[in-house]
Amino acid sequence: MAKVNSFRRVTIREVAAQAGVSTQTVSRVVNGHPDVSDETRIRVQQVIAQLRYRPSGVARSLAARSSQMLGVVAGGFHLFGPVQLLTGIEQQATDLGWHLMLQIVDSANPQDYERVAANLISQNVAGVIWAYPELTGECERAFLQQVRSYAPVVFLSMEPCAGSAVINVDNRHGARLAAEHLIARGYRHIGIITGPLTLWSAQQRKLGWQDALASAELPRHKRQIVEGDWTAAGGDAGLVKLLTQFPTLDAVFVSNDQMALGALKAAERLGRRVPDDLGIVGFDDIPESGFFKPSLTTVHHDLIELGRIGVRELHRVIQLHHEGRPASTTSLVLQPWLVVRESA
Amino acid sequence: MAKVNSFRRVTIREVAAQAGVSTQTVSRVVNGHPDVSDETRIRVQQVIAQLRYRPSGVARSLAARSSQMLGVVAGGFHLFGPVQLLTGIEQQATDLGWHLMLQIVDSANPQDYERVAANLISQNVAGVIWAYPELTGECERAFLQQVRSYAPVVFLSMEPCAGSAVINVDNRHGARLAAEHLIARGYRHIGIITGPLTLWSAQQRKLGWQDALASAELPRHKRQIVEGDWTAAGGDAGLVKLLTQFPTLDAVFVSNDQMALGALKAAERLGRRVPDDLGIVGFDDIPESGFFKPSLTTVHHDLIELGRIGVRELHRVIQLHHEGRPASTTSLVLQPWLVVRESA
DNA sequence: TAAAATCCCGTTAGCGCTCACAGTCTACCA
DNA sequence: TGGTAGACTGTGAGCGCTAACGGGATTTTA
Repeated sequence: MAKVNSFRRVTIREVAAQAGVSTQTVSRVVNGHPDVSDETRIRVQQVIAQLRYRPSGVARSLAARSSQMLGVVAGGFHLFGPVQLLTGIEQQATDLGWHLMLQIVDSANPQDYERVAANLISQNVAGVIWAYPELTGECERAFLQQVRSYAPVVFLSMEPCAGSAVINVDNRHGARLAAEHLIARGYRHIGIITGPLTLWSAQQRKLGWQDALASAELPRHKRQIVEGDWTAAGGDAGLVKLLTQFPTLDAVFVSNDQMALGALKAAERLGRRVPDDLGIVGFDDIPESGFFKPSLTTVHHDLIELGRIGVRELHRVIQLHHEGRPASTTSLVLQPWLVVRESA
Repeated sequence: MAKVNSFRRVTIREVAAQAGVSTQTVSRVVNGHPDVSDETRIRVQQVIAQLRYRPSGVARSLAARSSQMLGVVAGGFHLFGPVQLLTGIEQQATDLGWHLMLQIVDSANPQDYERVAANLISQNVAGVIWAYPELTGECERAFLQQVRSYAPVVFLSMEPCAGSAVINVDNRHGARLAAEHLIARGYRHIGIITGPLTLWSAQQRKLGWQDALASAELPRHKRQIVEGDWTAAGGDAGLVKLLTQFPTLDAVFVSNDQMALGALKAAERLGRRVPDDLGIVGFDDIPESGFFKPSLTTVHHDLIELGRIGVRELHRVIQLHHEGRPASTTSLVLQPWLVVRESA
């Protein structure tokens, strides 16, 4: 398993020898500690530049029982959301001087959690960002136990729970905005294509849709609901199914933009004009949604910012932990907003 | 900069004491070395399980002068291609037992290369996957020099060059297939919306378009060419510009699907029916392209596989290096294929 | 039966760095 | 004049692990 890397590397000792100081002094210069005279500091820095010395993060991690590594756990990148989250996470991590170790976990494979936990712990990560919404089963709990005893964890897009930092978009409110917009436009028979209902975010969007319909005292039967899979193909099939089981449908809230694209396609095939015969509102506001035909009215949320906040929060918790102070349970919620275009 | 991680961790010494053996024996068990009796091995494994011992990858890296870490350098994930590459890279890395350290570099910021190099080297990565096509300037060369002297590098989607392993999709051939399809369908005034021409892949797609037109002895003037930016908005604007400077246009090869979506939108707005008045072929075959209106004829390429191959190749080079043998220059090319739908 | 080979396991010495502590040297005050 | 702060720098130990070597016990070979 171990792979030898026989490339030579410049060590702190060589720098120290060359500069005529102790390794400790070099260490102090590298880490920006005070108690080094300007004269010495400059001399050491010159030698560092000259020798192209790069401190070994590995050795530093070991000696200081710390690391500059954050673990990111995600479930894959075929969807828009996780990609945005990763983007935000990376930006903020780089800004704060953290490195990122990426771990993808497959929910269908329970022993994946064990593997991921082992990897994160073995690399001595200083903290973990959980950017994978599903965390309901036994395995996840076992994972949590293990990882938490080693490093703080911040959750993104998950159900708030005690003892954890969780950052969320207000999916429920966003979905409510979407449904309310349909109602305001005069639609009365409003269905929904949900995401996979094992996901908390999908459940929340469904609840938001229900909230809006309940406030307007509109019916919201089971046959107005179809569960989708976040893909365009799923959205297409979803609308077909919805129209079958609820023929009077005149509008639909589709829980993400990719499915909305599929729904638009299905509507065209079935001869329903959007928005005249059928109103459609999506969720996510992916960059392409303005170019759909018709352009998609949708809910915008800033997942890049969500990722950034997550890293900042983790940073904070790590600092607290470092200082020996306990971290309080935090739960942050970002507000999404509606982007009105042509489809409703 | 250093962050203390004061969580306790079980060490190899505790395992050794508990099992009544030396640390070396535990090390042998953990690493699957021979020369341990079955009896001892089982006893040690039991203690490991009982104590939930997890070897420190950090300490191992330091002691063995090796690591299980691969660096991935990318330019961000707003586009389909890089996301697919990352997916493939992650899959294969996990399969081979490597961990991934993610680095995003901003081409607009030259000193980013320095930062990335320092990070990769500091974490003692065993190899680097360069999944960022732009590598033309001075900074990149400086980066290469530095990183290469520490670890092998494999390039994805780049111009083949001596002394490096490069894995590519045959963009030129794919683009040629696209343009030839337009010609076969009877279109004769064929334009192109390219990607940013600083990118090698964008250049190659342009060359493929030229190849096809040249073979058919069709004109290919400068005014048939518009440079885009890979986005839907860019594709929209691109088609508008193209029709202005080349009014007889009856078909266009759009260098990626996102821009093609924008072009479809622009065509609708300008009253050009696709495919009757205007043929459009894209490139990438993103999952949504089958749901565009009309569905998009496009070129499919397997970037997940490209990523996987890249990691396998890097693995191979690292092994060779480990054994002290030099790695030969390799250049692998994957063939894309045409997916015919409605837009041409 | 002695010598060689084999199996199994322990000891020693680091990997490159930081922590805690122990100085040395100058400046300043009583 | 001695003493006490600072300001600066060095020393030893050790983070958790593995490479290299060594050696005793058992088996195999001549």
